[in-house]
Amino acid sequence: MADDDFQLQYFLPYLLNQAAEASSLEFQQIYKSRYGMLRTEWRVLFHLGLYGQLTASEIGQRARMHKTKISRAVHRLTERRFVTRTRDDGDRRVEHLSLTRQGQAAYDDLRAVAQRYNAALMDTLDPAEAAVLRRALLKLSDVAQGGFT
Amino acid sequence: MADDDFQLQYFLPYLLNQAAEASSLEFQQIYKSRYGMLRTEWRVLFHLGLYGQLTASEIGQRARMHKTKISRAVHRLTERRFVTRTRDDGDRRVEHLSLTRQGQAAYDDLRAVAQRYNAALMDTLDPAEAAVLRRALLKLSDVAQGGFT
DNA sequence: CTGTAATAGTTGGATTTGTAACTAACAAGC
DNA sequence: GCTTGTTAGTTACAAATCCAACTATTACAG
Repeated sequence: MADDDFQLQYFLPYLLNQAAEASSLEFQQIYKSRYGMLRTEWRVLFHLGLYGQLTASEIGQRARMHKTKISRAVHRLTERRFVTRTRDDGDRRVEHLSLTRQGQAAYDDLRAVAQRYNAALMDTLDPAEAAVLRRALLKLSDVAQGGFT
Repeated sequence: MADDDFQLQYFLPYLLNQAAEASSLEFQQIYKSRYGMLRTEWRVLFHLGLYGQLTASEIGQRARMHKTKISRAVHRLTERRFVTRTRDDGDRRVEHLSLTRQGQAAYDDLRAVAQRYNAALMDTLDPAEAAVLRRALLKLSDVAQGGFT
């Protein structure tokens, strides 16, 4: 690519960011208006809904979120009675998090919304395209490290 | 998809966000450490570098950034002498923004970095895949409106 | 003209995030 | 036992973002 050929529309991080922003906007409005949640809180909720009992660190690893974000999200989710914490008997630093009945209900509701939302997004792509997209996104998610220079 | 089939790894907004975060991390560190810039500032700089003289509103439309973000980014870029502002003669509400020599130099430098960075990202994909990805991302960027429910 | 609406851009205050320092609990060496 | 290091999670302060209100200017209807 020649020096003056550079276009923002070909710069992957930019494209990805635009697509991520645009495609999460509506869903964001739903969990925000319906449950007053932030993105971090929604993510914690979903991880607990999907994988059951987890510790904060485990969520951090899976979601690649910093522990302070998780700590605050869990704090708010606990306040609002979506999540409960139980100390581990063996290692008393560790807390096991799980959804309350109310948290489970919120998760069930939002998961259904997410599924429909996702289906609608997928419908704008043709199936082959969607498969390639997913593969590419998973690859790119793992590029992070390993200096390119 | 059955109710209990939902996986975060198939939820497009989540996937996109993970890929966007991961793939912009290293580049972010470069413009941050080298020029003390934020993402918003980098974007304004790139828009001016690519399209020449623009107004704040024009940048806002192209980049889909809120005007307060742009206002603050321009403020900081002006402080650091990367950007100059000139009032429009006809409509004195409007300011035309352009790069100073210093701004141009920073842009040239970062554009070169971005190109190499982008090339490295692209190399993790095969060409057909990259083309499909780009198309899909552009589509998804335009989904925003038009209720899915 | 004059009053009302629209547009370009800025500012203030609350909310959220990032970074680094912190407490508490465990682990391992001696 | 005691010291040193590590890990889980929290907190404090600074930095960045969001939202709503603001100034200044232009447009336009009557």
